[in-house]
Amino acid sequence: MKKVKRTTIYDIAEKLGITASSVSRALNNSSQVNEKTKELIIKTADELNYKRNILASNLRKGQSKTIGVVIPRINQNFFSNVIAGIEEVTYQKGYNLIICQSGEDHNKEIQCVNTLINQHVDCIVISVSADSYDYQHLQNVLDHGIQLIQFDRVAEELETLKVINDNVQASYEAVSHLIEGGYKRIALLEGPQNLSIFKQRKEGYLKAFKAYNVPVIDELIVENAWTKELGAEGTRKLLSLPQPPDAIFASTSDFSALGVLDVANAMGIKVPSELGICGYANESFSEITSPSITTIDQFSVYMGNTVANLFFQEIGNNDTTTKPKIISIKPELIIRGSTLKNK
Amino acid sequence: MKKVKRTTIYDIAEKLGITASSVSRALNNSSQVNEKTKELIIKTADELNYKRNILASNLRKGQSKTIGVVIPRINQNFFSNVIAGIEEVTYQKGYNLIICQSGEDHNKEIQCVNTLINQHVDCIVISVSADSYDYQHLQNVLDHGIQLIQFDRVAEELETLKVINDNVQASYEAVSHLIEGGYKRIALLEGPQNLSIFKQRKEGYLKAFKAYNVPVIDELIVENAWTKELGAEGTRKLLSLPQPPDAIFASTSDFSALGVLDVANAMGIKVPSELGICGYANESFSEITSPSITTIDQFSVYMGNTVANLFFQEIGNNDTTTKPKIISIKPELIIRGSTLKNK
DNA sequence: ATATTTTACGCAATCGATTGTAATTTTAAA
DNA sequence: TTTAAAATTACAATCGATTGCGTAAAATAT
Repeated sequence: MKKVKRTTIYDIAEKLGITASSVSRALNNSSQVNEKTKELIIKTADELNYKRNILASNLRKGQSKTIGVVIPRINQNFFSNVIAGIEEVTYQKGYNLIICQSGEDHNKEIQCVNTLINQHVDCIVISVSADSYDYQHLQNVLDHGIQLIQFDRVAEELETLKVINDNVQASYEAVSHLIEGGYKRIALLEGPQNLSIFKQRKEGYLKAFKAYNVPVIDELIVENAWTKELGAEGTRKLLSLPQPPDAIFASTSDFSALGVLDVANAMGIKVPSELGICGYANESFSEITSPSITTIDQFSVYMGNTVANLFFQEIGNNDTTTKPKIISIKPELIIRGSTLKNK
Repeated sequence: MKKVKRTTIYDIAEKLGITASSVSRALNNSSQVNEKTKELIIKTADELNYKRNILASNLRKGQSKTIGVVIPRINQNFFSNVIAGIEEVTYQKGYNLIICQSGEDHNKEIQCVNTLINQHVDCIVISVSADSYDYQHLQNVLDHGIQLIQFDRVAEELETLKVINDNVQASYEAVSHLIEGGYKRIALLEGPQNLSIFKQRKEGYLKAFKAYNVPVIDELIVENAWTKELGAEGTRKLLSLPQPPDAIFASTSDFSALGVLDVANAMGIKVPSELGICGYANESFSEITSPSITTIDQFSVYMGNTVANLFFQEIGNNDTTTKPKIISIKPELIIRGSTLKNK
């Protein structure tokens, strides 16, 4: 790779016998420069294949036009969709994204955040890892005067901008659907309760029981069953109970629901007639299992759009007195074969 | 968001009554600065919550420590895995990733590339969009002295670093497997032939026919069938032929294979006994369809690792005479239920 | 034709970190 | 004790773009 000296505004200025400041103004379409020279400058810039050095520009302007995103894993449908949604909006505004993966590890998450602070990003967008136990690093972001937007998995106690799903409502609807479908003993596979999203999903589950006057059976609630393997394990336990459930709400993810389905198939238990299954997140595969899995769509791409728009809205707004906004997106229950007991 | 004046090396220097240059050297662990003052500086920097301004640093050093990635879509398993793989490596080296999506659109791809050149990224990693017809924009990258690495979908005529799969070999193995499994009339769903990967996959298909002395039947080759919908459409055509195929190699993707499976199911054609199906890319869902789909794993995360390592290898290497490297990764045939005719 | 307002451009400082060179201090050698 | 060598630290330029301020030139008004 040969070193190429890239053209700067000084090169353009010299060639035209003018000052760099005029060149800069012209390229920023300032009204302070004559239309004719402006044209000439732009033409010359083009000829010399000039590209503005964003580093210098941003250094001078004290911004980076960059947004940092910290997520557990990029290669997970939900997250890559959110990122796609963020990118859609930021790209048009000339902002860049820096993506970091925390790998569900609290320490790596701290590292990621620090890296981004180092980068002087204008905003950090984060969905905290399941492993997170304190939020000093997020407070640190705020202390550096960097905008912080949390989405989906949020630290509730921190007053920041948030874009979330209405998990309570979604769970409530899912469980109601099961109850109305004739399922009597509905189990819950729950996720780490330090994450508010999982707490809320449990809350929705309980709320539905209350609404329909169905008693909650503690032994049907399985903790920490949020991967395919853990979901399968939990299911084996549940199905070997003296009084096994006739439906399982895998509130953590479709992966977990898939684990349930696998176990049911392996044990020769018919879905949905003997066991109803409901997942969460509308992963692409949930549609193509047999039977297909009832799940909850979180509008992930839209969520990403919302996050980005929220940021641009905020930077246009200097009013520091406004309360941090929380935007809640209503998920949608997608009813599929795995919960249609009587059809 | 209140404006916070961030501490600079000058603040630290002033507080300690020394020069910024010493501070800079200390923080870069230069041997030119006394151990004691170095410690003191580091301690003070920490106290003042100092974070180096990467913009200034990189501007001065004439680099950006940033790698730009252009892919068709981030929310596609293969690509998000490659990115995850790239990130794994670059993160540790203190490099950042900027992700752009071309959306399979040639013009947006050009825009993305220009944005990245603007950003003065140190390297651009790209998998070209299906829609690409010329590569002037990529030549432009090279003209700017920016390292260019192509992966998977590459423009062969451009002499750049490349990380590819051995598509010919993989296809050859897949089709051989079908032939050996007793399938007689094997159809091919092929992708846009302007992309070399699809040409190569076709080549592998033909190669297998030759190797086993099986005549190629032109009407069993369906062009441009590279989405689920197009795959389904192609399948309907194939299955309504007077002499329909008894196996379909969806060389474009598992999505296409899924389309095949759907149509077969809808028409009551039994897979794998009446119709064998082989996909490509080992998407996560291919394992959970019924029957599960035989496919080809591309080691996508490893591919990402390889891309990143290649970059770091190259920047350590000033020898401009070396030929551009091409690294070929051997994909693996994953045999599953959809092609086990006689089991 | 002169005074006044606009317009257009130049000058120079600035953003924050890095680095070659010069100056100073410390250490070691004579 | 003097001197040479080595180790520290200071000074100042630099990376490239931006921008407040000042001034010359052009346009308008008197």
